[in-house]
Amino acid sequence: MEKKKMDRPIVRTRRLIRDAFTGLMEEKGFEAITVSDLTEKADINRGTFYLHYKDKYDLLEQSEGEIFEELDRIGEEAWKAVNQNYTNDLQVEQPLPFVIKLFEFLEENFEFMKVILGPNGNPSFQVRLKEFIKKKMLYKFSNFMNEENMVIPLDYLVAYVSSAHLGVIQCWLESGMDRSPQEMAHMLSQTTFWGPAHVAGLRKN
Amino acid sequence: MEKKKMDRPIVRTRRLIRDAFTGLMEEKGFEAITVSDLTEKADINRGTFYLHYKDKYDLLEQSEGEIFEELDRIGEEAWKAVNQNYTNDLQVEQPLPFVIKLFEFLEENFEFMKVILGPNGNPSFQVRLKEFIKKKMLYKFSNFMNEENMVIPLDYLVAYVSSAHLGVIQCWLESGMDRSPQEMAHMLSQTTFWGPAHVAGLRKN
DNA sequence: TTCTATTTGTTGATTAGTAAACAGATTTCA
DNA sequence: TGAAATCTGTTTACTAATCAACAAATAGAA
Repeated sequence: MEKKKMDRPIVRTRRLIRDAFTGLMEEKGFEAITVSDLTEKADINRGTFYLHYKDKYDLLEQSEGEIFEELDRIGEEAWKAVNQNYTNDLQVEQPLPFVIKLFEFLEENFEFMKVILGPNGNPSFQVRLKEFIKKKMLYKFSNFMNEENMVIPLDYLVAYVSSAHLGVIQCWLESGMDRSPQEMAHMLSQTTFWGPAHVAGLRKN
Repeated sequence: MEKKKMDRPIVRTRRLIRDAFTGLMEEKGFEAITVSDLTEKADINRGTFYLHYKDKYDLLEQSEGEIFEELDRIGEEAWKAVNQNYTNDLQVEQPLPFVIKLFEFLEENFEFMKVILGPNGNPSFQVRLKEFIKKKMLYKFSNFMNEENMVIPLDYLVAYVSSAHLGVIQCWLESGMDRSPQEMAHMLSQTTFWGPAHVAGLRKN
């Protein structure tokens, strides 16, 4: 059963609140924000805020929750795309469709992601995002690798690669997205496949 | 008696409509716009449009009307500022406070002014704006000039200077406001005082 | 010219947001 | 420590926007 589409004022009001939230978080950090700040910046009645959120912590929770809901959906779509192509012979050095879609999603939510992952953001969000990336990669790597052949344990490898991805994401957001999502995904897959030393020109084989 | 402040939803809805109007005018020109276009782009209910405007011609009329209301107010403020300073000895080559405020106003309403004065805009608005500038200048010049000393009739002079101002305004808007309102006002007053030939370096005295 | 598609202008019941007020809690300042 | 300022959470009656539908008008296509 399809979820009833939200009426326009609800969508509009929440967007106003979220945009104000993002701006204030960048400006003064989450802790210093008040509900009065939010509704003043969003230019809505203070009582209206409480029609949508319990308090500012609820706003943070729901905002981050929606990000991960969308990321889950992106992960599923990317997986379906791979399955529907019936081409399991793509090389491991090709960008994962998921990673391309991830960067596209980041581009669409640039302001919020830049702030939440920035110095005035929420450290636990960063942790959560890294866990999410790890989970996706663990699943993907498990289908390709034989643990007997590995020089280091799989979970350490995935920790390495997912942290690297997160660092690159943050660098990209801070730069104001100076490269396209496709370029970013390609860059990451190249570095992951050949290794940082190789792509830095320090090692040849 | 102070006019009652409009409730937020009214202000918000009208801004949505005006912004959509500006965007569509630039994209396809006034004639090609439909009310359905407007409310789709503004993301409001079509019936809501009719709560605010009779039809799209009413929207145009009210939009332009507000511009001139604001311009009138700016003209009065500028005049008061001059009077309150008790300094009637400012030189005629100094930028008029009104012209500075005019450019600041244009900057605040950049999108709309660029469109309405552009190729897809409304020619009659341009005429109206020029008349407005002429009226302000006629008033100002009348206070400074002795018609006996003039080489050409005052109304022709004012037509020359006001048309020049409008042309410069349009150039500025098309360039995306590459200079500050203060710079623009100064440039205009210099050119007006010394004459185009002088400021072009073609004539010295 | 006729038919189809789109737009218009309006309507009514409902939803969502609103202004303003209130009491209590928290923060800031002297 | 106490006073003042600010913020919070809630409330109520009202306003504004909403969805969806309808009939008529207009525009576009065949």
